[in-house]
Amino acid sequence: MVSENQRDTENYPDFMLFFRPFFAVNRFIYNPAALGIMNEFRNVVAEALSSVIGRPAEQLEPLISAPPEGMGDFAFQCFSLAKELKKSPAQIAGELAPKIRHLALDKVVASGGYLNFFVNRSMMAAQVLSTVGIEKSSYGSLNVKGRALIEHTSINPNASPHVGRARNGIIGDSVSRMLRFHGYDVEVHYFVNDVGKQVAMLVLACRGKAKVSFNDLLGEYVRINAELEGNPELEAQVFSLLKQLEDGDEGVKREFRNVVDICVKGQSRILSDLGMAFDHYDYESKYLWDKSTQEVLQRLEGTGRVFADEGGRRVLDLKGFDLPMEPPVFVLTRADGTSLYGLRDIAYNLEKNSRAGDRNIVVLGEDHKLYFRQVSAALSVLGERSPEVIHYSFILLPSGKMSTRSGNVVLLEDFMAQAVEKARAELVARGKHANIGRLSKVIGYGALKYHVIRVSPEKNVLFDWEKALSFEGESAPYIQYAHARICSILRKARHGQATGQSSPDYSLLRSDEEFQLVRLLAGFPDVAAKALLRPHLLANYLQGLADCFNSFYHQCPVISDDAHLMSARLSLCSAVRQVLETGLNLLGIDAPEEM
RNA sequence: GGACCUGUAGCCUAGCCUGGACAAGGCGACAGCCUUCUAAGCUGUAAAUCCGGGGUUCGAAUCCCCGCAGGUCCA
Repeated sequence: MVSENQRDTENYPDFMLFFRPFFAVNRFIYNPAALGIMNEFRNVVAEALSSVIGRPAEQLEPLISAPPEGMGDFAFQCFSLAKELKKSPAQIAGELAPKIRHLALDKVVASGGYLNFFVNRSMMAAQVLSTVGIEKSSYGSLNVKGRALIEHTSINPNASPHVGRARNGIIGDSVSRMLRFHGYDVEVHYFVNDVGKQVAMLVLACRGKAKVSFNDLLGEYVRINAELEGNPELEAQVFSLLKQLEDGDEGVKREFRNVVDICVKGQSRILSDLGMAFDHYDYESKYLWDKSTQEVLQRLEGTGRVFADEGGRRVLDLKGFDLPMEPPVFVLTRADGTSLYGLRDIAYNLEKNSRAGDRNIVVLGEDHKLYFRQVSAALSVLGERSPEVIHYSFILLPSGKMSTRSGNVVLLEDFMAQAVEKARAELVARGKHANIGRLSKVIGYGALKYHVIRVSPEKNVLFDWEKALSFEGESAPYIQYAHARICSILRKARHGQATGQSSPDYSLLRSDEEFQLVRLLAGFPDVAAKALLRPHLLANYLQGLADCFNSFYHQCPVISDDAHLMSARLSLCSAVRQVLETGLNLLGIDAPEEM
């Protein structure tokens, strides 16, 4: 939806007034960035359709598509109208074509059941490029004014995170950035599961060790997991340790806090090196000792849906919630009345709800799908809102799924180090020496994040070192490279001559490559809006934009003696650069000016 | 036993929500392009029963049903 705040139109050049009727049709507030230029054509078509069908244009939302190469710039399909109008699609297209007239359209051609539009390229270029020029880094923003809360990553504090876990953070961090870009005040939360069995095991494993460092934890964790196999005594020790913790034994609390701190510090150091920032670390233990779980339990009891099962545990009846489990329930407490994870999580969700404004988002692995639906159902029993959830599937190794417990992992740290190392080697091979430390991180981390984020989250990823470290083709370095090339052109151009004359003559941008770029730039606001909770769409778009720029780069020299052409192409380059930078940043990837 | 997700050239992926004109990229393979703005690049060629089978539709990779395979969870 379009936000209420109206853009200041004074900065927009006069010719853009031509476009205003487009918007008037749809009663939208003039806001090209939010609407996407495609909407203009939608509205023109709607007007024409209206006269043929006899329904008001406002009710019509024709779908505009892209025709095959050379057939036109935009297209409208008349097939679905055939039944309603009792005419053949070709006939309808023939009737519609002459009715569609607009300054921004050079030509409308009926072709079979299709209507193909040839837009006035210079007018479209003018609008798109000047809009990007004016809006700069906010081009594409929905400009909502709102508050949002997102919880992501929330890795168990047991060891150095593996690449699979990182998928959560990479997606979550990108979504945080998108939220901020679109105008939300964002709070980023990280839930620390610091009172589970796994932490108890780790505490036990570290007992008696003189000094435990973050890097020792994985080894200790794997060791104790192995020892625990078929060792009921050790397992009993783990549970008694947990019991002591829950009873509030100060010494045990300190032990837990100690190990958890080492872990959280280590994890957040890695994540922050990757550029991920969190505003709040929320500890589960807080809900172990405070009264909130008791309050939640009371509220739930008040609904009459809580009963004691045969073991004496308090259980929430979720009948009627269409949960794929039989019977649909949610276990809240142990027999002794102490809270279980689920109850504490409900309490946590209530707290998040109280802080979240317009959006409340959580990123969870696919293993939490059913669990999340249980929590949602419980929240709905309480009349509370559930978060919007993004689920992602696991990253697999050729040897099976990653598991910290068994040590079958690729550590995020190792992936980071390898990526940086490779980037450094590439830079050295290219004779780059300035800023090489910073640049190899920008490129290496970019490649890492892009590799993970470009795949739709519901898909498993098979981790493969060679593919993960590819800096060619569909990769962040490819996109960064296009950006760096543009920067290089802009630098050279600035050097060569004074800028800042009258606005460029956009009619000089006539080639297909140039128009494709304009068209892609025009589509960015749509993509940015759709990608808010689906960042892989943006990753994909950027690849396409970089692709298109590279074709342009080889086809159309920018710096030349023709000052007018150069000026037009520079403004195109500058807009592409802006969108590449904005887009990469939204994925948590830096856009270097040279590489 | 039940539920959800995934299955697209040798390999990896986009498209599926909102059905439409020859299924789009990348890797790998092959053939070209650096005396012009960065070759992490560009151009071209070969390569696809869109997992299988039914159905809906003028039209299905896309929607529905039944299977198969992988992932996940529940019992």
